[in-house]
Amino acid sequence: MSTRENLITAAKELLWERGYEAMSPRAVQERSGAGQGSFYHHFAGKAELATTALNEVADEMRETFNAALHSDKPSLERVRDYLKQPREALRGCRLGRMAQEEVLSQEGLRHPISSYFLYTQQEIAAALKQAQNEGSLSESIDTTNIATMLVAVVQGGYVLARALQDPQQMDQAIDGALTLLDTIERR
Amino acid sequence: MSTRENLITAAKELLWERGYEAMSPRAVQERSGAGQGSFYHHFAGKAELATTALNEVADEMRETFNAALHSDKPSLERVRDYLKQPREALRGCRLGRMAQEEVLSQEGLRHPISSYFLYTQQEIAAALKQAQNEGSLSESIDTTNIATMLVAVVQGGYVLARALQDPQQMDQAIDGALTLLDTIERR
DNA sequence: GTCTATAGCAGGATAGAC
DNA sequence: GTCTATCCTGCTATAGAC
Repeated sequence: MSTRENLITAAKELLWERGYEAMSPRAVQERSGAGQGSFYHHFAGKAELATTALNEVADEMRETFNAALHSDKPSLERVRDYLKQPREALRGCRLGRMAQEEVLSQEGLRHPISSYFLYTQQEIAAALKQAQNEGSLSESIDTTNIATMLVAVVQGGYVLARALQDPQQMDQAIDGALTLLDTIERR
Repeated sequence: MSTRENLITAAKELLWERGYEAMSPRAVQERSGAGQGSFYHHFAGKAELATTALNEVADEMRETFNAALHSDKPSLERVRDYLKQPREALRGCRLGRMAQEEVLSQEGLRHPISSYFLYTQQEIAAALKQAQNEGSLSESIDTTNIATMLVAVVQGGYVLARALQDPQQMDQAIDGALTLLDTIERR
C-alpha cells in the first residue's frame, strides 16, 4: 500500500474508534507509519483526510447494505435481512457516531454521512412499497415513516449498547422491530 | 444562585451543546462568571463537575419522562404519550449524546446515563405488560424487546435528525413507531 | 471563596532541508 | 515524497496571595 493509502486506512480506523475531533494528525501518523511531512504532502490537513476517509467508509457501508437489501428474496424478507445484519454494537456506527460532533457544520464532512442515511431510508422505503404492491403489506401504512423508524432503531441500538456497555441492547431493539414487522405482514 | 450552582448550570448547558470532551473548564468559567479559583475550589476538576451536572440532568429527564408515563390514562396510551413528548431533535439527547465519548470508560460519568436508560426501558416494559394484563396487547409479544426498541427509536431519531440536519427525521421515526403500536393494539 | 500567575502538554500546522 | 525542527494556541490543572 502507498503512503497515502496507509494514511487513509489509519484515519478510517481512528475515526471509528475516536471520532473526528479526537483523531489527531499525530495519531494518524503513528498508526500509518507515515511522518509529518507525508501527512501534509498528501492532504491539506485533517479535514481533507477525514473527508476522503469518510467517503470510503460510506461506500463500504452502502455495499454491505446492498448485499442484504438487493437479493432476490421477497421484499419484506429483504428488509428483515437488513435488520439482521451483524453489527459491532459496542463500537458504534462508523458514520452515525459523528452525528454529535461539530464536524457536521463542515459541509464536506457531513455529506458522506447524510447521503448514506438518505440512501438507506429510500431503499428501505422502496422495498416496503414493493411489498405493498405485492400485497404483503397494507396500503394504509406510510412507508417513509417506517423506513426512517427502522434506520433509527439501528442507530438507537448503537447508542443504547454503548451507553449501557451491553451489546444485547442492539439485539433487543432489532428483535422488537422484527416482531412488529411480523405483525404488519399480510399472509 | 451560588457560584457553585452557576458552575453546574453552565456545565449542563455546555455538556448539551458540546459534550464532555469539548467542554473546557475555561468555557465553563466564562459562561458561569466564576473564576479559575472558584472552579477548582468547588470541584476537584472537570470530571467531578460533569458528574454532578449529569446527575442533575438525569433527574430532570426522569421527571419529564414520568410526567408522560405515569398519568392515569390506559397503559398503551401512556406509552404513546412518551413517544409524543416534544423534543429538540437538532440539539440531540442530553444524555444519549455522550454515548460515543471516551467519558463512558469513567464509571462515575457513565452511571447517570446508563441508569436513566435502564429506568425508561423498565418503566415502558412495565406499562406494556400492564397493557397485556388489561387485554389490549397480545400476550405473545416480548415487552422487553419492544421497550428497548422504542427507546432506540427516540435515540436514533436524534442521530438522524442531526446527521441530516432535519428535525423531521425525529417526527418520521416517532410516527413510524406510533403506527406500529396501533397495529399491535387489540381493540 | 476568589484572584492572578504559571506550568506542562497536546493539537494542528508551517518551514525548509534532503 | 519524506524528514526534522519549530510555532502558536488552547486544555487542564497547580500555586500562592488576598
